Amino acid sequence: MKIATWNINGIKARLETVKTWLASASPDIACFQEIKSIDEGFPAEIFEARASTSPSMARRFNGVALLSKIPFDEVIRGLPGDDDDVQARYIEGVVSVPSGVVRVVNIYLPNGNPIDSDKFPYKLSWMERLKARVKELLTYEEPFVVAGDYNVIPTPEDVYDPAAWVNDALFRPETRAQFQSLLNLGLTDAFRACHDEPHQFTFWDYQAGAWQKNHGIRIDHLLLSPQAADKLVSCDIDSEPRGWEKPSDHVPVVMDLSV
DNA sequence: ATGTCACCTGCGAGGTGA
Repeated sequence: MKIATWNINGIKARLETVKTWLASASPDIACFQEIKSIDEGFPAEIFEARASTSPSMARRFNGVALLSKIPFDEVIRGLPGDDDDVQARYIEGVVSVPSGVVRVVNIYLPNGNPIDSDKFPYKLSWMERLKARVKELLTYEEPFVVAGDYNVIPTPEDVYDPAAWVNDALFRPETRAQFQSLLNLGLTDAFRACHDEPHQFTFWDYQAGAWQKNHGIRIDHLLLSPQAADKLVSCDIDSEPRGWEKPSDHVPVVMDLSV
């Protein structure tokens, strides 16, 4: 079963690109972030079945869509832990597979910049809430994946020039420590379980010729529960769409699970 | 590099977010 994550940076601007990619990559489940659309505005017909978020504020900003060829047994919208948080950044679905169930969590973790604004503590507290949810899910002892745009550069090997990012919310020690403590719960970084080469990127800024210079960062991740990690076959970054016309600044990451 | 892109309001260009 192929599960993909991709920050598409706007479904309206990216519709043709996304359809082209879906036709060739053909994932069973797709996690999209920054759809910048409410449910009604999302073109469901691009996938066989769908569920998409979300609460308010998704119209202009944020927004995550969870799409599946397998019908969902259950869909949960919104990250628990703060009833005042109306940003559309979290959706979770459960599907039945021959070996049992697979739960897919699709996240768009807050960017957090600038670090001297209230956006940075919001990011860190969001990560704390995510950790609490993951702890809860781990007690189910089932295969699950937390996929999405984490806005976290895990290590210096995941950025073209660490020195240029020291004061960025994506690379701050507080951010990386939170990510590490998430992994320490027992999750596996699917890409790193399959590849150990440095400088494998999922995002290149639109500015300053970042793509042409390969000035990228790795911030889109698929983290696996132990039961899912046991079923991991492969995980790869598909950097090709970054070179297409009208690209997103992120590229898809696709993993294969034997279910 | 103050470097680019997308979406909103609302009809033109500026604000916001990344």
